[in-house]
Amino acid sequence: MPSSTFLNIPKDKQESLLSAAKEEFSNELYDNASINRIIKKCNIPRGSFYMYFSDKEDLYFYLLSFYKLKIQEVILENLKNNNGDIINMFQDVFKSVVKSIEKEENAKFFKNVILNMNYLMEHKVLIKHREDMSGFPKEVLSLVDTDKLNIKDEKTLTQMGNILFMMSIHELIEYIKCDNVKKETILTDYFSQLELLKKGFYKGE
Amino acid sequence: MPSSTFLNIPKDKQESLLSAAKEEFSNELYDNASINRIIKKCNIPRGSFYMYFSDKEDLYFYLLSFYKLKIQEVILENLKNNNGDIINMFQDVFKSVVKSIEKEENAKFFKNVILNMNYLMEHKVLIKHREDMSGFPKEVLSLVDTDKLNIKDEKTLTQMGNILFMMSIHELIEYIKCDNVKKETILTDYFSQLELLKKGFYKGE
DNA sequence: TGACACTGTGACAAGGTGTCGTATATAATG
DNA sequence: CATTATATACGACACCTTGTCACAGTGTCA
Repeated sequence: MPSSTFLNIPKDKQESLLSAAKEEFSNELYDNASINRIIKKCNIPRGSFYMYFSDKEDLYFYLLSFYKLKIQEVILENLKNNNGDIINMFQDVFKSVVKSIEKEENAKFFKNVILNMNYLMEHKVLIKHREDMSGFPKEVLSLVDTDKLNIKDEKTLTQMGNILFMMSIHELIEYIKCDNVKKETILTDYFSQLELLKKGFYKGE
Repeated sequence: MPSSTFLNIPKDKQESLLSAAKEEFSNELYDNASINRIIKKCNIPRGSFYMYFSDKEDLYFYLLSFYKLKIQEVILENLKNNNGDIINMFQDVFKSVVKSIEKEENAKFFKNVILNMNYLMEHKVLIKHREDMSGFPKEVLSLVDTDKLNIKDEKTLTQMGNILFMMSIHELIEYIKCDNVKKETILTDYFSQLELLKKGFYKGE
């Protein structure tokens, strides 16, 4: 989290820093992104930067937190539209994420975020910042219609959510990487994987 | 891949470099690992290093390729022992990987590899080096007993494999991160997730 | 006004990477 | 064997990072 110092400086200065950061993270993968270039771009002195943020990761996750909120809105909206059907929700969210990746000016930023996402980062995004905001699991999961689902205990639903999340990220990456011809294939692939999860890997007796 | 130059230098010099590299990657996460320290450790001049490997990634994946071969052996062995039951195989492989993480002198190296694994790297490990060696999918997947499985077309099996693989990595990370008290919980969690995949998320009609 | 606490600043040390010109060894050829 | 060609070894160099720190500026409050 940025220091209170950062939150107290003029909004336009904040914006300027964040926008420079976003530009940098759009042009470079996380590891190559340079604080140097960011501070030059928005004319913020080195020392000041380290007064605001503890390091690159701190800045990065602060940027992500905004999009995390956005995606949660999309998730909630789609969960309602699908009457609590979690898999149909994922299907629709996937479509809408794909759309924004294609069209928005955020495209490059999102792409890099996804490509950079490793298991540690994913954990930080999902867990670390859970308490302070969002409340992703509770708020969302409580809206899920569990009647149709194969649920033993409370944990099961979270597990389902995690599995679905992972699969979606993976398929998004495939989508981003492949050439335009194959993009349609990826979508149908993803959907058929969802079907697989619905029915289960093993045949019923 | 290392250059032929590297493969032609004396074996002990190769070993020395690889062992220094492994030590470095054991002590540091990929991004912090330093070529500088590696070449100092084994007294190889800067210029020579870049004659052998194109960069850090090149070296890293070369190191990984050995372990990739090992894990494939474990997978094959366990697949046979389980008469082609893919989920039971994953369960057993998970146990044996956990054992080696706990006990071997490779422990730190493996931990870092797993924690660093992002989707791009995973892709490179799984796909990029597929043609030259291993043949992970064909050789392994052909041994899977598909009679019990909910399989439509050829692709389905690969999809199942990928989903299982992802889940396993995720659970491994949880295992690595948690304190010793909870380690048992992680194992049972993993197993119940596998059950979930078997039966499916949705109740049968 | 003086004391204190917070903020701004950029030079600096410490460390990283990849390259390139030169030295050296090894192979090939007349 | 001598000479030329080619591949390898080497390490100084240029250029890039990052995080810190001593110093300067600003503001508040007694």
